[in-house]
Amino acid sequence: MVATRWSSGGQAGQPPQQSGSDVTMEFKHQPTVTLAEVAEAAGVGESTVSRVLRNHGSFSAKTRERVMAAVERLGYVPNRIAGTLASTGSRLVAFVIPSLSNIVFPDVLRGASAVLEENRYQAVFSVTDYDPGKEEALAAAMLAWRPAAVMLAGYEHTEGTVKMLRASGCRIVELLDLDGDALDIAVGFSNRAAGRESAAFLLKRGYRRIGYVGHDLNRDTRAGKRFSSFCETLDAHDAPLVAREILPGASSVENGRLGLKRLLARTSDLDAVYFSNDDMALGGYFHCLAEGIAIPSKLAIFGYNGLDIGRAIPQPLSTIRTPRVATGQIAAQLVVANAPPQAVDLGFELIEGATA
Amino acid sequence: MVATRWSSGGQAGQPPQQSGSDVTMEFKHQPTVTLAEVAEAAGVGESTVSRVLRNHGSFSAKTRERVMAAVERLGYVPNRIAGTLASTGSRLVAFVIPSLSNIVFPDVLRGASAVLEENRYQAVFSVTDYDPGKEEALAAAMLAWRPAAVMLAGYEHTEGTVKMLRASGCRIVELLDLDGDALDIAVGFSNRAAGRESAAFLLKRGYRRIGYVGHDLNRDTRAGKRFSSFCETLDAHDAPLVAREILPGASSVENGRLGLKRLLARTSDLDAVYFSNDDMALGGYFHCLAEGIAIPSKLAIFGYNGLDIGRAIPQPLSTIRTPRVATGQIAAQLVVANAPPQAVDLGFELIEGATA
DNA sequence: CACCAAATTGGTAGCGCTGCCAAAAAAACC
DNA sequence: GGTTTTTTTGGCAGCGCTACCAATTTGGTG
Repeated sequence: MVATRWSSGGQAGQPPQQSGSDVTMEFKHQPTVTLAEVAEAAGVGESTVSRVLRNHGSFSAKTRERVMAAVERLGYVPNRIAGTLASTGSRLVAFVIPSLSNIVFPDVLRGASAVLEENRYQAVFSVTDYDPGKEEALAAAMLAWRPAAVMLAGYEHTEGTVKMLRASGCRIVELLDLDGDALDIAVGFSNRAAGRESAAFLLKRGYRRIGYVGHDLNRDTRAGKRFSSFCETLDAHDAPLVAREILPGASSVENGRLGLKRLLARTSDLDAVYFSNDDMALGGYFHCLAEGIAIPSKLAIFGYNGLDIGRAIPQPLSTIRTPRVATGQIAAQLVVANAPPQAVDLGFELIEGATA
Repeated sequence: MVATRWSSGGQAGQPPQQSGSDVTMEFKHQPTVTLAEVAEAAGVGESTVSRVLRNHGSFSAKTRERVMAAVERLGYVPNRIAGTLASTGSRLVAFVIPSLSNIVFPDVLRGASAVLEENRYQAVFSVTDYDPGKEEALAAAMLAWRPAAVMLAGYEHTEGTVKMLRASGCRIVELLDLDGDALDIAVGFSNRAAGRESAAFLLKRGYRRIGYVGHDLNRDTRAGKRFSSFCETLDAHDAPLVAREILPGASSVENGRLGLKRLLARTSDLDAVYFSNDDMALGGYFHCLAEGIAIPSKLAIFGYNGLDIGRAIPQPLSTIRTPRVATGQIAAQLVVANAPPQAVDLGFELIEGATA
């Protein structure tokens, strides 16, 4: 462990010089400028200031300038807490997502936040760790902020969550899954179709002895859907899954590597392996690389997600590219536009890389 | 492009059956249960309900049950907008981060959100795209929510941002950088030290003809700090940087690969390359793999961040592991505890992998 | 049983803003 | 100039909750 040295003025680990009297643990909030004070400073009524700042209703150019000058002079920052309480409908959008480690969700957030920011909406989030109970608790906490919409992953929610969301009257957006009935709005693609197409592709390429390496499917139900459709398709073509290796915990490159190693130790004559996602598949790829297993002649590898890194490895990964950012964008657009209930299928793209 | 088929009841692309009268674009908000209604239903005063729900102040066990029963029966969800307005100090924490593509920031959010959720705080975020002007605008928008704290990346902010934050009276947390003076709280490590240690390590290993492949440094100032310290250290040891390749845009595996390719095309006799981060370094690694360039004998590679994937490739990546999740955790803990101003150095760890 | 302390409870004034309405000012018209 | 129309403006009642204070009840005690 190489410790860093803190290189600015003071001694390492010491607080930097601060403005004097902050010795106590308690931090005093300085009095804030209110709209009423701006109104008085500008010599106009409160509602006039409100109208000018929201650019809503009518006011003269002269008034506008007086108000803006006062705002500037006093350093007024509107209080959206108060504003939201007074008006109907907030501009908060709540995200209740399973994880931030799985790049899928940051990607969705990225797409959504760009659209939301443009429309002066504010994104709020919390992380469930794929735990439906936690999802319920966090969704309840979110509803307390009276958001314009709640965005969740997929269709699997507790009864309590569904009941609560329905009763809330706010928009409900279910993301990244279309295999089921949407509560209100759904944006994504069919995981079952993805599993099916993956299997069909491998079969078409002539692979018959196919294995699977995946992470905890009980938690990640979308991966579970892909897997079951994958197996069904194999069964329908008389090439049932030969072996599987399921690792507990989250997906990761390391788990993919470990999973493939274990799978091959048990079952030597596989000709292709389907992974629960690209992280896992990359782990498998690296295992083959390290062990000198020729890809795809000796063993084919197929992933899911279409991460950028999959295209940069020596042999581009065969996988399915999912529209993660677009899912976030479309979801946000529908919320902003207050669109009617609907399910939007964004599809996916099968990438015929060099690993299968 | 393989289109998915939406497999549930209706036709693909059609909205699923909904509860009847949602034909209009406008969505009606149903009347919400208020605390006053709960109070009446429970036959107690409003303040009693408030005390019970917040578990604050005193009330009898019997009262508590009556209130909880009413809450249950009516499906009451407290309104935190109103609660926050009425009380002093909110439980919102605002994150103004440069990006969600760079895994660094999701990692920080992950660490922070776990701690915040435990303490019933709520995380809000927006994304600046490494644009200081946008940071200022978004910080202003954040302050309108009167958060308990604003968390930002690093020390480089516009004058306007600093002035505004200072005036806001809320806690300011600067993350992932310690090379400069903190406004209030800072949590992270020294990027300059990281650059220095990286150079020292390569020199110690005997590399003398060293190059650099990086992404847009004007935007990612922390990468810029690492690079300049790296160069200074090389200079101090009479082994100045031989060549550099800076790619516009964000860091990515593909850019790393492309960057190394270009660098080697221009300068053939390098013996080591320092990358702006692990994504870029992995790209470089893959380039060598594809081109048959022996690592590290022919060319050494050194990264930054210590991503998990770097440990799963055939030759573990030599890099510096940064405490990203811990940075988020500590930052959140300090905010929750309302700690005094301070700079917390979490250090970093140099990983002697197999690529340098 | 009177009396005092402690525990419990309810009333109510805001928190800072928006939405509504009526008043005032400006513009348009005869 | 008088009148109608239009634009601009200010006043004020909430939004749903918490904080404070006073009122009430409870539990001892002498």
